[in-house]
Amino acid sequence: MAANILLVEDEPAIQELIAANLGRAGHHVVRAGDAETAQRIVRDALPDLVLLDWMLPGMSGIELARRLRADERTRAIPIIMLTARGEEQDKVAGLEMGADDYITKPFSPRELVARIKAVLRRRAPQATEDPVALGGLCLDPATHRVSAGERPVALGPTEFRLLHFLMTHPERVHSRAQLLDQVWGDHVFVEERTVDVHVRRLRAALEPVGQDGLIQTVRGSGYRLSALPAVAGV
Amino acid sequence: MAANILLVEDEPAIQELIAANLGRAGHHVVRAGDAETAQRIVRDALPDLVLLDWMLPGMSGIELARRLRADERTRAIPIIMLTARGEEQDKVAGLEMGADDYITKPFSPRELVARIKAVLRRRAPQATEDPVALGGLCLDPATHRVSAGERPVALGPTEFRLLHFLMTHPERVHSRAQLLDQVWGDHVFVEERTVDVHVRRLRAALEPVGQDGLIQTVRGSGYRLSALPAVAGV
DNA sequence: CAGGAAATTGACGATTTTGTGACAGGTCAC
DNA sequence: GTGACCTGTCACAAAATCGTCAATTTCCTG
Repeated sequence: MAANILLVEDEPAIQELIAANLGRAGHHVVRAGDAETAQRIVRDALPDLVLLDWMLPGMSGIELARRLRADERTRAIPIIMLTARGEEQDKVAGLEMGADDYITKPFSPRELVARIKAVLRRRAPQATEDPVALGGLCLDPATHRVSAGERPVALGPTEFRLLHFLMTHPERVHSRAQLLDQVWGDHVFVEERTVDVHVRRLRAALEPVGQDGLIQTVRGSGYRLSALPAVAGV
Repeated sequence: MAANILLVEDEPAIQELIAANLGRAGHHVVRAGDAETAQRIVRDALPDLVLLDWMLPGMSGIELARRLRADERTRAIPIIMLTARGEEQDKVAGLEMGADDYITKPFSPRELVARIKAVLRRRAPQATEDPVALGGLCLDPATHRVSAGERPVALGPTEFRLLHFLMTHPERVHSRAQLLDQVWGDHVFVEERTVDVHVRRLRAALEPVGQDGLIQTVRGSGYRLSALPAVAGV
């Protein structure tokens, strides 16, 4: 059960210690020394879990937690807070704020790993699970079905994710690099041309249900999903 | 969010203190002074949550937790353990054993209440006792029977719970991890592939009564129970 | 209209995911 | 005890999907 974990901790020694232990447990760790940096990283990298020190210089851990809970995209990311012994109010405040668990320093590596595992396990199912309807197409992440009117559309996992992304970001041109980041994940190493191939497969699956022309090529830039017909001039 | 809580604690003073606080928070508290009594009460009263002191005369808290997890009917009841400071081994052992949380004595009433609230919250939508009928299948939790029309279907306990969950959450795709959480319990350590095996056994039991195709595989995501046919078109 | 960059397409081997059968333990009623 | 279930895990087979490539077509530029 490897996971991407963002560690927010201002003290280098502790940061190092925790990172080493998590790494040994098979997790991938990204570090941040303050809440502002952490917030940026969360937006970009969308980690699976945030390990958050409650006492930080500048923006406090509580404030960061509040912001993460306020943003729809980061709301579902579990947070485990690290507190010094005796900060009892914080524990309560943290749990009420939406932290999924907390650990009191000092703690043992085994305990930390056990907690992380437990939290990851019970991670809620829903994450942008709302159905999307657009231009005669309907895609439902919860049931993992795509349909054009009555007719169902069969897609492979990657095509499904690609279509989902395009449908949630329509009318906008996405470069191949952006699509790789968003659909494949920013850590994957594949040719940009691969995007072309999947776009083609997606088009092939959409064409027999009368949804051709939905995905448009913008020469030199990338692809765009649009309910409007492609413009000839530009 | 009132709840029935079983408090297992051998020391009368602490028992009194906790019970008073929980009562003030609107919970209904039943008390037990030892693990044997507690076990009997759990079987009879099926509380919503067990507050369990780890150090008990006679049967230990750990042993009681193990037994509760072993019994199908009590498996889902959340357990919060109470430990004295420094019993770090116990914390880990407890979390691995299936405790949902722990609190180190001494603790503040506010913290205790917050923890209980948190644990109860993430334990929200659970199985009902009502019979479920869906797509020619009928499952009755009360009698523990499954039938397809007139023909009965024989299932093992795990397959029964799996089918029960799928029938109460149809159409939706469930990842293996989610199924482990919901059907096995979020504290069980088993391989994800175990789900595959049980799905297979379930399919094997359903097929002779003409209910094949009910449980569908969604490649890369998980499984889904659906009366609708899986997408054929390809 | 030619040249060339960019995009499409079809094919194919590699990789990942899932289905299956077997098996060693464990539990429980007898 | 003991024998009939259940269970979780493997190793392997089968199936589906993926990424890449090379050939081809499309489209813009000059």
